[in-house]
Amino acid sequence: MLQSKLFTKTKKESPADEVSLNAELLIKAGFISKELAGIYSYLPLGLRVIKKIENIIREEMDAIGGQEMKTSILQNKEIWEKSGRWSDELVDNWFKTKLKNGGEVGLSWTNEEAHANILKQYINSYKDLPIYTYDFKDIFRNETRSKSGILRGREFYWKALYSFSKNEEEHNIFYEKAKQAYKNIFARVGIGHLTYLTFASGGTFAKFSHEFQTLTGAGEDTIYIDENKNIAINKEVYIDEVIESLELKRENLIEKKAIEVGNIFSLGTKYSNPFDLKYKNENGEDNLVIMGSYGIGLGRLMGTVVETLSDDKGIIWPESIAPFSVHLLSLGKDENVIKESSSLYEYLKSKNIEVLYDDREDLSAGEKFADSDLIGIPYRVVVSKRSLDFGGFEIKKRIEKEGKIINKDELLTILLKPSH
RNA sequence: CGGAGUGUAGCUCAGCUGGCUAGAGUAUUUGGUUAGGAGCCAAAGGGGCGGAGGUUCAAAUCCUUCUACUCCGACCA
Repeated sequence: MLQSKLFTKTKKESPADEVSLNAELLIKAGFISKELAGIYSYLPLGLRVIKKIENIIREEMDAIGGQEMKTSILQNKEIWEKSGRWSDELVDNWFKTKLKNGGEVGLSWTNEEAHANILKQYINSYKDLPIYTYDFKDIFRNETRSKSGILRGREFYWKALYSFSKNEEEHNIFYEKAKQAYKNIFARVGIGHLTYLTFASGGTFAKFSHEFQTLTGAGEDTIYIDENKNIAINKEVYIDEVIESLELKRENLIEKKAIEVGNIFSLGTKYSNPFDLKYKNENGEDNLVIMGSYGIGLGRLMGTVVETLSDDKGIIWPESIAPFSVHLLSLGKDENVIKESSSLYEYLKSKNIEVLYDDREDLSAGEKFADSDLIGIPYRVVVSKRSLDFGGFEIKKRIEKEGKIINKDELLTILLKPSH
């Protein structure tokens, strides 16, 4: 894409009403726009990142048998009354609104009811199970106080998968697969090294739930990590009994701040019971379906990447989720420079390399460099009189300090290599 | 929800013990210059001070109220 046509511009000043690093950088670089506290719009650059993340999650969910669908945002009150979660006394973060004919609807704040209610129409026999359904969806929570930029929003985009299994054994097998899929996701978006499988309270039906906690000072959770075993315990269950049951030792656990980027949860019959979600087994007997839930907030994940991987000049996107792979900068008005950079741009485009081409005229080199660092695209290629005089193109990774000038063949070898 | 603070130009802010035509930087437009880290020179356009009400000869400056945002805490995950 031509940067001269990109309607967003970088800002020099930090927004006054943001303190969190993720929101500050994402707004300055033109990825998101703030509407209200905890409510952000995604601009072209930001949406590209969200879509990359979405595709990674989709691949991992499909790989373990997930079936994608899209449940409605406006939710039927009666369904939530069945599960007992309509009442404002019990759930204080509902957004609710009225229908013209007097009925009342709520805006989805979670998805168990929607999935369970749909699946009730289709689950009859043991032959129908297991089923794994998921969707990407905008979720609404009427938080009394939003904070931390896109880490905790009133409106956010998430993926939720629900598993419907015949029994505990079948559930547990899938649960472990989901755990691995989640590890894959966080590794692929570039924060695997900072993300710990964390034991948290499990509710009625399981001893633990599992959170994926990414270490960052911007996090709201306190966890205790064992760096050798690569697992952690959430403060909420940090007691001797739990530590011992996980065969950990208190002296090996380090207290850290972290943000919960995903969680997986065994639900047992908590929702199949109120929805009377049953199947007939081989003997014709009714059994309740065993459920599990598996969630990831995409905006939060994007914000976490920014929080953990940026530097003082801007964002550093991992290649897997960067809005573009290559940031091509042409410096100066020299005809030959413009010709070389434009032809390189066209060539890379023809090879399906995602390039942001800074073709803007009248901008100083310094401005282009500063913009490039702020936006954080993994590879920066500079075409200038100087680079051409020295034999070609300068290439520099965003994570590197110094670039090097190489010829076109060498450049293409680097840029056209398969990214995985 | 409790406590504290802040809303003035697209953005970041100054002005606020009331008083000339409301300012700066930045961004934008125009002209020139420069060309490897947000460069330099000059000019122009742009707001009536979050909304409503009030006090006053006079309100961005004082009062009331509403609203939005930020921070701390509670809540949530």
